[in-house]
Amino acid sequence: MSHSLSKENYLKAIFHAAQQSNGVVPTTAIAKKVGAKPSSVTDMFRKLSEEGLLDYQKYRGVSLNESGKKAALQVIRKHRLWESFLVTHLNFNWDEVHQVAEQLEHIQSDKLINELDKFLDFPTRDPHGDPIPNRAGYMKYANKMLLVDLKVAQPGVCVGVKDNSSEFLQYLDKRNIGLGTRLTVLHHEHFDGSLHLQTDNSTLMISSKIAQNIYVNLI
Amino acid sequence: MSHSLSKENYLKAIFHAAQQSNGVVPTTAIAKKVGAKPSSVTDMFRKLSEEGLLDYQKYRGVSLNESGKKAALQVIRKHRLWESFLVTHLNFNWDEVHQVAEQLEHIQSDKLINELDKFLDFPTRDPHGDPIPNRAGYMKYANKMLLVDLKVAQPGVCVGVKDNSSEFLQYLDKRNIGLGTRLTVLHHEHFDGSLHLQTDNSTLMISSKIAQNIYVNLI
DNA sequence: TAATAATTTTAGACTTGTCTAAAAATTTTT
DNA sequence: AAAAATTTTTAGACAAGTCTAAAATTATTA
Repeated sequence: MSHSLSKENYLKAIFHAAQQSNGVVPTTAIAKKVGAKPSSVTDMFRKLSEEGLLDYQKYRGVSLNESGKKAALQVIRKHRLWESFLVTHLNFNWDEVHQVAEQLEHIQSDKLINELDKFLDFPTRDPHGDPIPNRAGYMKYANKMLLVDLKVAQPGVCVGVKDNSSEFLQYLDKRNIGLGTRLTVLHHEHFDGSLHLQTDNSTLMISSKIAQNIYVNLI
Repeated sequence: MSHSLSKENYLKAIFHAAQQSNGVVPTTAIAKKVGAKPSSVTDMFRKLSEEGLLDYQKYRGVSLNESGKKAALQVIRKHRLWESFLVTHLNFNWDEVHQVAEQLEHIQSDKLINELDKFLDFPTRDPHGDPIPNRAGYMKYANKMLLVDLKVAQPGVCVGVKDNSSEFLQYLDKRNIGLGTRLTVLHHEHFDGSLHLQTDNSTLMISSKIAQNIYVNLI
């Protein structure tokens, strides 16, 4: 019931790719995600298929079956719980967690991950606003919205970002926008789409492009 | 500057073996520790030697040089900090931590381990009473003593165990003896060497054999 | 729809870390 | 100190995961 580090990375990559492409995923998409050549990906598809984790037809791409989905969700659960821990208890910034969580997600211990979950008080969102699957692999797909779509005077709280690049996350840190920051749109500038925002302790202006990459929930 | 999981395990094993055998360690000793055949160990000795981590002369065994010692101490530091975390924050028992810490010790991130150290408030002993190297690799070798050598009426505090087997650790859990438990010897039974002990909230009797496997510090 | 382009797969090779079996060196015994 | 036993090393092989180069398939375009 336990998979190699490499296989776990493939499962996770396929899961994420499947969410955009409605289930079936081509070889090259995974090659890009896992940083391997397409020929290597083909080999792995065959192996995972033989292990009963995904459906694979030559030249047609793959899709995760129930076992595969379950396995992928466990890896994602671990990744997101560790990211949460790093940010809330070890002073990591948004943009620093990913590389370390990529390693921690492969630690094999049910007790470890369930105790970590409890220690964090069963969080439902990671520091990027993405939902954390519970023990059973269930997660609520967030009904978060983009800041750019928030109505004037409707208060919202930042729950994550769309763009995960270091540049963007560092930009937000500098502006003191983080997970849980309350934001209210004061004014929509029609000319260029920029927004005037009220945060807890100040007002600021951000471009439309920035606002298209910040997720908020209504409060 | 970063070594593979397998190499880290060899370095750690050599470090520990060297402490008993005064520096130079034979092939078979390591084979037993890492669970590999002697021929595999020879191969790895050659590799680590080429990487400048240890001194190796055919048929003569190996010893860690300064680089090797430093690398081994970093792995030991990580192992012991993770063990501490598991026990103090994630409700792991003494006997459950080892297997998980064996995995966690290979995570590569300076920030992670130094923040964990800070989070735990820079502990100097792990849950087995062994010293934790600091960032620089320095650790104070414990001047702990065995419970069996504690004088009558001299209060001590449990700082660790000599025997790390699950059976023994579970036995102690059942008797409510753990890290930090205060113990005073009320009486030494001459006939069989057994001890009558006073703990915080009760008295109990343990055999000489048990007392030979519990480390205490004077308080 | 035939030619061209792009994607995917196969075939064969390489690396890391391991193994077995046999050879070499060292240690112990007599 | 020679014979026997033990330890260590060498030689060759294997599994996992990757690669390159070439072949096969599918998609695109003219």
